[in-house]
Amino acid sequence: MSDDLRLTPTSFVVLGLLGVHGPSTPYDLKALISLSVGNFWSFPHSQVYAEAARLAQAGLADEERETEGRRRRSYTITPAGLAALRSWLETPSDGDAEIRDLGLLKLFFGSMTTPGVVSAHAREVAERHRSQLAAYDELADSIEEDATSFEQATLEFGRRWERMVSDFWTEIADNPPR
Amino acid sequence: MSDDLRLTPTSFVVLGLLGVHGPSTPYDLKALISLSVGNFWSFPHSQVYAEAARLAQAGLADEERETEGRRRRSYTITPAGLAALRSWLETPSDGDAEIRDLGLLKLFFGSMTTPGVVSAHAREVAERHRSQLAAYDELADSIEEDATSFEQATLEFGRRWERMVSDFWTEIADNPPR
DNA sequence: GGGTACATGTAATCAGTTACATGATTTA
DNA sequence: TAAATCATGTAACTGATTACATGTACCC
Repeated sequence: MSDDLRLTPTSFVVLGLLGVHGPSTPYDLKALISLSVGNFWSFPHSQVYAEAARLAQAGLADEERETEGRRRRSYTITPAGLAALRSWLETPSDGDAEIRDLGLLKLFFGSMTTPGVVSAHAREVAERHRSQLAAYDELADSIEEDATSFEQATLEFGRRWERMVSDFWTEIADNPPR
Repeated sequence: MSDDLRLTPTSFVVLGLLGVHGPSTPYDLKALISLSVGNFWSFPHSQVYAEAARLAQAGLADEERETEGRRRRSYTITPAGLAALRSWLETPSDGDAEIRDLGLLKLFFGSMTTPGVVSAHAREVAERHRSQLAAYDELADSIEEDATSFEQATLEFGRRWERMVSDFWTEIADNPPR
């Protein structure tokens, strides 16, 4: 169980899901993530396997492996894991939020290309965000019952974000800086 | 010059700044970044040194070093670097934008802690965002002249973001999910 | 019964972070 | 002149990404 290793945000995504959803295989987690947290904090599925193994090694989760067939691993959060999760949740977040958006980065350097390029990209991006908004709207209808209201709150955040962003890019497309 | 290595977003931040700002030392870049792009795409200063070196090795920047005193390195974008930058700018961004916000992550897992904790954190976060908004407002006044209008556009984005987010967290604080 | 999509991982590499270290300036 | 603080890096480590690989179920 060799305790003490650094827990990253990724660790807490996995740990948190084990907490709210109960025992899961990495594959389950991957599916859960892609419908929820993955929308604002994602990572490749290989990382889920690695993280779960790390948590097990730290004693924050128990690993159980099927003895036949696919020999899937399944992870269960331990009391120590629950404690770590709670303590993380109770600690105010220090760092600032960051927006990792390549479109914004390109806009920032827009003076190095032509307004036409900027405008065309802006229109594409606006469109993508509009359709993501539509997807969230549907998702909101479809989960209603089984999601916690906390999950719904982050979804509501996502919708506001998409609205704000698609408006912004529409304006940029219509009226690119020069 | 040994070409071909993968260019990451970080690479383009450095390359882009060398493009718009002209020859710079890593330290210059670090200062520029912290006032501008760093607000939505940041990384430790050590990475600036590493990236600049990588760009030089790829032939996208020229490195020159003082022969005495601090022996500072200064980097200049090369024609190849300009071409790489332009071509990146002209390529529509594929990946989605991601919001890396620990507060949001904690909110998502709010069901694992108490509403009191959630509410208190929400209030802190809202406050932080309000003060960041104020900082952007000041920044907007102070740069006016010397920033490109593209930089101003991303700053405007930042202001809208801060407004949206601080409103959101205020609502959460007043009325936490349960 | 052959393809294709889903399921489940491992291995190699590297970008990015953390930590350390030291040289110049300013300031009290 | 001592102490901060600003300036300028290097070294070590590891989390995260990329790429590869194979097993199982379904369907046409």
